[in-house]
Amino acid sequence: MSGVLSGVTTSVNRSWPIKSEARRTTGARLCVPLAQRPGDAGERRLAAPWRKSVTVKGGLLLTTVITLAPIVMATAASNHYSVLTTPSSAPPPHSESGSMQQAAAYRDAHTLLQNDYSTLPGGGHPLSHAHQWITALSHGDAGAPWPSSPLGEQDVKPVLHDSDREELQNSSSLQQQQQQQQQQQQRHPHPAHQQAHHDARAWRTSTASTHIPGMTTSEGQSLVYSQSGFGLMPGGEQGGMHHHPLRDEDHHSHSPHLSEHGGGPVAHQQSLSHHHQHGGHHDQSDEDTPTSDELEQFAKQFKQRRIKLGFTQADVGLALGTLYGNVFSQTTICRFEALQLSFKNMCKLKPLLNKWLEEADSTSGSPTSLDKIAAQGRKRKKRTSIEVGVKGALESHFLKCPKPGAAEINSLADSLQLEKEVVRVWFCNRRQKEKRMTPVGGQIPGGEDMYGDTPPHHGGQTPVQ
DNA sequence: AGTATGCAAATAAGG
DNA sequence: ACCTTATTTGCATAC
Repeated sequence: MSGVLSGVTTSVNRSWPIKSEARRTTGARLCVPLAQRPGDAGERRLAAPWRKSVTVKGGLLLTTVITLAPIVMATAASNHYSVLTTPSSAPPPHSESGSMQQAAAYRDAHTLLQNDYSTLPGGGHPLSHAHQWITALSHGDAGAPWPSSPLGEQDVKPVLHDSDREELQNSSSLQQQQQQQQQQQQRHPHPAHQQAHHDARAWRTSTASTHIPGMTTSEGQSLVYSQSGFGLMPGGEQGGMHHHPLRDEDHHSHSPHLSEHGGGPVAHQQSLSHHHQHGGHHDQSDEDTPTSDELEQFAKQFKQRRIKLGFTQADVGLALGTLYGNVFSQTTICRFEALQLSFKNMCKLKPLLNKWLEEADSTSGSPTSLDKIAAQGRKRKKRTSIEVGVKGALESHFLKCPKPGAAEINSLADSLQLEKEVVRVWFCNRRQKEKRMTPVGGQIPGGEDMYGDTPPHHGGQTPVQ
């Protein structure tokens, strides 16, 4: 066992809480219509699909055939083991220093962690490493699919509550700063590189209005940031949140409402958009979901600030982990900035990012932030990379039997040295994919319409490239 | 060296 | 306990 997990690379993730059973039902299942159509997991990614209209100009992109799938690579990840050892990786000092510097510091740490978010610098459990959850599976014990490892408990809890407050307080004052800064920013455009380009416009369309009507050009972009943008906090999300002492395990209280039961928001949301924003009042941002304009604004400003402060997207993602115990990838941050997440998802992340931003601004070495590096705890299991060969094996099994029973999954998992859960999920996803690729009634070119249990129909999911 | 993106793992929620 | 559908999120890699 210790050896190699042949086909996979999961990397370490020390303990993500996993609340398998957490399945509490919230009421309705929201479907976010526009955000994406059911079938395509993956590529909806136009900027803000949720924003009405929009010409999808994005079309051009993709199609790049990358599929050349290297046979070998599979996983670069495997090496992370070494990583954590790094002693020095200790939490960045952060005690002073200008933001920029901090940023750097952060990055450092980050680098180390890079492939392994969970690694804790400080006390790292030597072994905590990998296997943790890998091994876990063998277990079966506790009922929970993935036992909260020993450590689990400890880090699982994010912490931060107190600090949260502090931060909030500070932040308020900071806000002013921010604003000022922002204003400044307005003046110097900075190479806000991409800003413009990624079309976030997709949904913004109408919005143009949003920004300064008059100009709109490159960077000039209005930084009108309605205070809502940043300001939302006091009242809303974080402000009042209920911090229940950790008992709720995984919830970090943040963004609770929106996210979860969020069902509501999404739906209507889209309609919103038009709102003035510079008006000055927009209370709603605080409480309920922000309007799409606000999100747009926020994202834009967020990016600017981030850059100005010298942080990379990856830094931010990691930092969120330290603040909330929930790490996000560079990818996610990137998508947030580019407005490529669903509306609901945007709403969920906004408060977190907003908070990070405040912290970053305040920096001043307040321990609050970086400090919590130790608080890490991953909520989501690290993505397993299945090697090509293994994947092939799974594929062939799938062809024979798309819906294997538990026993079969077990043996398969066993032979492939994958976790059972991974195998199970793989099949689920594979089935989904199959459906997606199958046009409704028929079979598609290359597709097989294997299992007869085919779906009733489904509106028609477009294969979408 | 940071950012963008395709494909797909992992998760959430309702059976 | 596991399925399906919908959605979130990230690895791997291209840019």
